[in-house]
Amino acid sequence: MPHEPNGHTADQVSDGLAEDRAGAVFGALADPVRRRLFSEIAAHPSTATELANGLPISRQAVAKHLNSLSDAGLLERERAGRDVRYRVTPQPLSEAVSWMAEVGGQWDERLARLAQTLER
Amino acid sequence: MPHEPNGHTADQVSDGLAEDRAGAVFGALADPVRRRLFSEIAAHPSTATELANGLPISRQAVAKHLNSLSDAGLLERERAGRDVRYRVTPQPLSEAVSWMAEVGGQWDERLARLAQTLER
DNA sequence: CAGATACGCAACCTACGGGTTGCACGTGGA
DNA sequence: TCCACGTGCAACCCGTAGGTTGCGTATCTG
Repeated sequence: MPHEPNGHTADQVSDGLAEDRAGAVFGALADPVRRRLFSEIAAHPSTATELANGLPISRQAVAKHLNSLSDAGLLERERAGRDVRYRVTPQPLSEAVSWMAEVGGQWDERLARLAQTLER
Repeated sequence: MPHEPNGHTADQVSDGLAEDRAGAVFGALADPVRRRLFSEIAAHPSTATELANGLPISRQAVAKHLNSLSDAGLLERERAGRDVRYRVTPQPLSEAVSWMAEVGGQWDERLARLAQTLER
């Protein structure tokens, strides 16, 4: 993954920082296990071991996924004694949605409306 | 040897429906090059070689990315003689947005409103 | 206090993603 | 007609994402 030399083609795109964040969010949500974890945590904040109990993978694997989600800013860690409980922080989702609405809004009526809804 | 959590896992992700599609979309959008390509195509339908000219990578690399996007249903191919021109088909974006609004809506006011906007 | 429990770190393995090059094929222009 | 150009396919290279096991440490509990 090289840098970003180039650049021409008058493009609007990149909101700079938001761009990086959006990438991290999409990357995090790209994995089915992570989507699953995220939605479970959204429904009920949990710890790594709890989540691992419901999945066919090890706790450490789950922990790695939680780190990805965390790095993308989608999760918040809360330590309670020896447990670490995770809960969702959906702001990054909004940013990702914004990106999609912005890019796709030129072509899709619904997305265009979304973009407006988000604007304010 | 203490190890091995789980073992029963009633896993069945069960978000059913557009779950697969959503995954493909997030996966496609996870890569910065692909986001770039997608947004350029959204602004102006183009061919692989055209797009490659604006990037530091080979045409074949671009072609692969376009296939990813295409597989995710985000692009539409239109053959014109020896050229193949791509244009965006944003419906999958809407589905992805729906997923996010649905999951994140429980926690975020803005996303909840989005979910409503999409409902109808 | 002793043992179980939950976490974090690190080493390791493997598959796959993103990139390259090379070449064959079809189409369009001079 | 002949050749240049755009595409598609395949082989190949390499880094890293996702998984494992092993182990050390902190905390809870009997």
